[in-house]
Amino acid sequence: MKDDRPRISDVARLAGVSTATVSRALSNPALVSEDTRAAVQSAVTATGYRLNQAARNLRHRRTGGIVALVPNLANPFFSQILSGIASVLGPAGYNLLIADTRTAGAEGLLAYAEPSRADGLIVLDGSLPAAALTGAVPLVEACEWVPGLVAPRVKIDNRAAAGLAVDHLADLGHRRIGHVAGPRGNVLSEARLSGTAERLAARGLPFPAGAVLQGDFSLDSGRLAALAWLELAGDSRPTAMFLASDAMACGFIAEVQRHGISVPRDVSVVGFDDIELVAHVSPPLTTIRQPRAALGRVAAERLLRRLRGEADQEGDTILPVELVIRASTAPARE
Amino acid sequence: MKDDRPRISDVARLAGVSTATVSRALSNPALVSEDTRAAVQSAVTATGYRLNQAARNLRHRRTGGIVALVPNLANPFFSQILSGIASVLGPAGYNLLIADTRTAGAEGLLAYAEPSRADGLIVLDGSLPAAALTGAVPLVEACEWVPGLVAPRVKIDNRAAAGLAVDHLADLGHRRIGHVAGPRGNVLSEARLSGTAERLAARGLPFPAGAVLQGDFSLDSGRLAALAWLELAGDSRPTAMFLASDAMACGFIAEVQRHGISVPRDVSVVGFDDIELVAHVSPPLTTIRQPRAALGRVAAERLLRRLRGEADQEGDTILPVELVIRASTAPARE
DNA sequence: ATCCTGCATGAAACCGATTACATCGCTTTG
DNA sequence: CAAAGCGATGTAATCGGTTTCATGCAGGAT
Repeated sequence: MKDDRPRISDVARLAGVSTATVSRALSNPALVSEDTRAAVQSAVTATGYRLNQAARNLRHRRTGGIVALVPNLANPFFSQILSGIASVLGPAGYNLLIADTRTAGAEGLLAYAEPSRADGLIVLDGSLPAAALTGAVPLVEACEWVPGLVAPRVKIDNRAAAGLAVDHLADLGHRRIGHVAGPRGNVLSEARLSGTAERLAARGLPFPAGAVLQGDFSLDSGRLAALAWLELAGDSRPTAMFLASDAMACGFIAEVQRHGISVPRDVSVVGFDDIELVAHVSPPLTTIRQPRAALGRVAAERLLRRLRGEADQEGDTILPVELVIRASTAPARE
Repeated sequence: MKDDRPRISDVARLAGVSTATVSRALSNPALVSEDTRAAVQSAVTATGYRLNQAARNLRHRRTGGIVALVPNLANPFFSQILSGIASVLGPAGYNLLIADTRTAGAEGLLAYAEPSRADGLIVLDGSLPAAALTGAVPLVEACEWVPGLVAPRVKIDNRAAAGLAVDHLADLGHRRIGHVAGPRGNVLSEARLSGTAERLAARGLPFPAGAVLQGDFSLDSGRLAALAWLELAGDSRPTAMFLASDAMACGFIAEVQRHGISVPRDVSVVGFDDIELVAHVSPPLTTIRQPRAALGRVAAERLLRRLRGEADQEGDTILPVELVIRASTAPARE
């Protein structure tokens, strides 16, 4: 059944020309005469010819594909980034392959980082081994990054973003501000945590060890953080919390509400990411907006530039974030 | 820089054997002797050889890739389905390509439905033209389906699922039950709408035209539906609403709350999908749980079975849904 | 001793396009 | 009028593996 797929030689025979001419007529029409082009065209439709990508790839030594490595496809945070990537890659003639680094094994990853599999790589997972990614194929990193890997990065200033959140809460008069961090070792967690500590220090506010709760970006870890927060004695319990992800913030709010705590009356909450849904929960969440689609677009554009061999400074691209003030934060009570 | 990539002949020379033997040693070790295998192995590591997929694909006449066509990557609903697909495909030696049918043009789609680009297709978008997908490459449909396309389908019973929602609300004593439908023409919207109408009729409950509001599955359309609902006169306003997606339910609840309406005291709300977040909003949403990861897994498994040429009955696989009762629904007030 | 069998291996065809190079006919230029 | 230039096209090498077929050799059966 596959054997009957017409080859370029079938088209050539029908059109009465050589395969070379067919190839030219299809991929570089300017090279052949008007008549030939028409003859080839009608032969193509007559045979139902479709070219074999594998053969072309072999000859061209390129695949036309870009692989995105995401830590967890099930996490909606990445959807919009991928969407941004796809919106740039598609029109440029590349197609996007997506691999979940969780489901793909370590050797599997290496297989992706190969020129014969993909022309380029967009890495969205900072926990990958730098060695597996080095050298083989052009890559850029987006959002997260692998320490020690030299590659263009497209990201936000997580430190400064955390500062925005802290400033907002401090400006509202809060003096005991807590933080729920992301997974230990994650580059984003670290940056947001240290940004928080820095800004609190800069404003002369305390940041005792107990004010940092450990999370992992997930909804449920936010819920658990809420339980830990509830345990704290009244006069050491923060009146405002900055959480390193919106998912955790949602989990946190839902859990404290279940215990009769009111947000923002009893505690103000700031999230991180501005995923679409948090504008529509109650109370609508104050959060740091990450330009997710733009992160994807810019990462894809930088990769394309490298692939085309254009000059592209090695440095990081920092995209701006924005504090979105909604109803989950309020002035501190006396 | 690409030129220095070692070829199989380099390995062969170093190992003192022919390329045929190297190929066999790598892809079918049982065929060569112990000694040869070892010699090839060390030659491979010495040269840093990695085989060229394009060349192998050309010869094998397969690509090792499966394409998933999703209507909108930015919609988190699909993330977990894709995750389920990837979890099956990865171990089976296939890699998953994901294409957003929104960003890929119509011709782009046709390019994906080709044997030289992908060995199989998983279609998650019911709005594609059946013609573009017919015949070229094995495919299965998941969640949504293209009317008129013959292919194995993996889905839920949307009609019956809507019935579950209606039953729940009716059992709580609600007599005026409204529905917010998904986008017009969408197969899921239609099934859920008619399932709602059927079950209401079966229970002798009214379902006037005004009780159906038009949405498009998005958060914002849920918000707009809330505004329409608020406009309704008190005695024609439904006391319970069943919305065809969780996103719309969230938008609906947030908007009515903004207008001082309490959920579930003033209106009960049931959603559809059970996306992770809705368990953690307030009030936690009563909804129909779709087994998203399982949908993806089963679809991938059926596709693999077809690719292996194993017998696979053409029919639909119907996966069970579940009514998850949370706090957004309550008995009707007198 | 002869023949057969089977294993390990090499030579070469093959997958299906692209493209460097050669060719041919015709026009332009000195 | 010969040389050079140019456009359109064909020939054949090439991309880098896989696989068929042939071969050589060792061991077992007759």
